[in-house]
Amino acid sequence: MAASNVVGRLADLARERTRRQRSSAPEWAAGVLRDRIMLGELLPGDQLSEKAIMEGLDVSRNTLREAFRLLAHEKLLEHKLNRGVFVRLLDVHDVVDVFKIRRLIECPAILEARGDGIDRLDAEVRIGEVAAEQGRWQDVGTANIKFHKAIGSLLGSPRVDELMGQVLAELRLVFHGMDDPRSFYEPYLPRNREIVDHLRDGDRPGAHNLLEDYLADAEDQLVSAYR
Amino acid sequence: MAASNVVGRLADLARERTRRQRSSAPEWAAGVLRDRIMLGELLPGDQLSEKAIMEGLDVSRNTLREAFRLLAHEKLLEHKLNRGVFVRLLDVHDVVDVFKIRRLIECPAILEARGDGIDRLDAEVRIGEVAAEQGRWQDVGTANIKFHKAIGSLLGSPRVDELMGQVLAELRLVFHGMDDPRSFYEPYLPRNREIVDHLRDGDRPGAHNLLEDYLADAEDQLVSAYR
DNA sequence: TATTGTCAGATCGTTGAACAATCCTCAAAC
DNA sequence: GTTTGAGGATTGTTCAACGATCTGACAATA
Repeated sequence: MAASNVVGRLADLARERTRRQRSSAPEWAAGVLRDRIMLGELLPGDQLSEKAIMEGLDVSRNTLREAFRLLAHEKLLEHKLNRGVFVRLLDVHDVVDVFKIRRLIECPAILEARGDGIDRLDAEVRIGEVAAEQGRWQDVGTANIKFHKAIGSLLGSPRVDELMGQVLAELRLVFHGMDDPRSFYEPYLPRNREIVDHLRDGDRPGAHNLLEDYLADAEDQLVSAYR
Repeated sequence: MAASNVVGRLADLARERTRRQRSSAPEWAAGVLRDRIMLGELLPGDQLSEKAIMEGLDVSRNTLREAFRLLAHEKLLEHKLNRGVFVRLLDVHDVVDVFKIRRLIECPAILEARGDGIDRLDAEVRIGEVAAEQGRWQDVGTANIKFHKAIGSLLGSPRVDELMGQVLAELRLVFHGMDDPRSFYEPYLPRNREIVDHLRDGDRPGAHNLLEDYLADAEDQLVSAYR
């Protein structure tokens, strides 16, 4: 992928940062890059050339380097000394570890689901169902991810929320390598609905078991994609 | 605290970075600052003036700003726009959240303790006991932290290890505000020994209960320090 | 043909200077 | 005592420059 294509994909974004946003230039630039990575416009393995990106974002090289540091810690970018900065490629060990973390967080969290927590989960499932009816499969994926982030947030811990955000962002990178996101997301939508229905019935252990099954199946599916 | 005192505390560290270490200058600088924070030489609330620190570390301002970004994501520093960079002050909500994460990780992890995992825990307790005999209370604290990091590592997850490292580093910041570290660490040494003894006897549920009690007591003690 | 060595160009890593913006402190005025 | 304004310090960002490193192309050699 030529660096000029990276610039092309960034140049169509007008510089939105204004002084009213209490956001520094490195943080703004990191945000733009983060969005583009999440949307799959910058793909795993892509090199982000400083020269090209600084021109595309209209910031100085030093500012961009600060932004790169911000994103490296989010595990979205990978710094390779003297080689440059790349969108991260996850390997199968990453996938396994990501699911280990998800089980560690989501399985106890689901047991904490009550009233408005269940409402939040329900809302995300509903958003996914509407998107599926309209064939917007990327939006189905987004709603699925938000559903799982909402499960993690049932623990009421800012640090867990941040970790879940990061872990699910990493998974997003995995999905961008998939040819057919629909085949991945579609079977899980009714399973998410089933989890919420069990919670509505007060059957938290049942929901917990369904979630465990989902995590195992999703992991198997992604791991097999690496063979 | 005057900025000149910050420089004084950094100037006595000779520049150790050589070309043989595949480490960039921002990463080196971040490492030096990280060590100083962990050792309590830079305290929570201290402002790290760019001018002073760049002179102390003998790097350029831009390089230092990259290092600051690296440390901000580790939650050791806090960027305040237009105000500068400060060593983080944790409040009581931080402490509560840190212990929530520790329970989430350490309590399931201890149930995984087997053979060489137990050996590793035992070794850290032993190091703490030797340090206590010699009255080296900061080293007792370090061994205690390593003991708990080793518990987390029983899960065999690189991301969990990284999170535990960060969370325990945050706790380190809390300890630096304490007048009497001995009174904090000393009672927990025999409790760590008791946890390991239960594991040696194959009594993992017993060790789990002891760990839960420890985490509750330690949290209470730290939370009460904020009143 | 395959391998090795050399060189040029591109890119990254870092430095330093400069300017604008923001914040903080202090003195003067009310 | 409170408010305002000025000055200095510091931060935020840009730009240019130079050195280091890497990559790819090409020539020479076996």
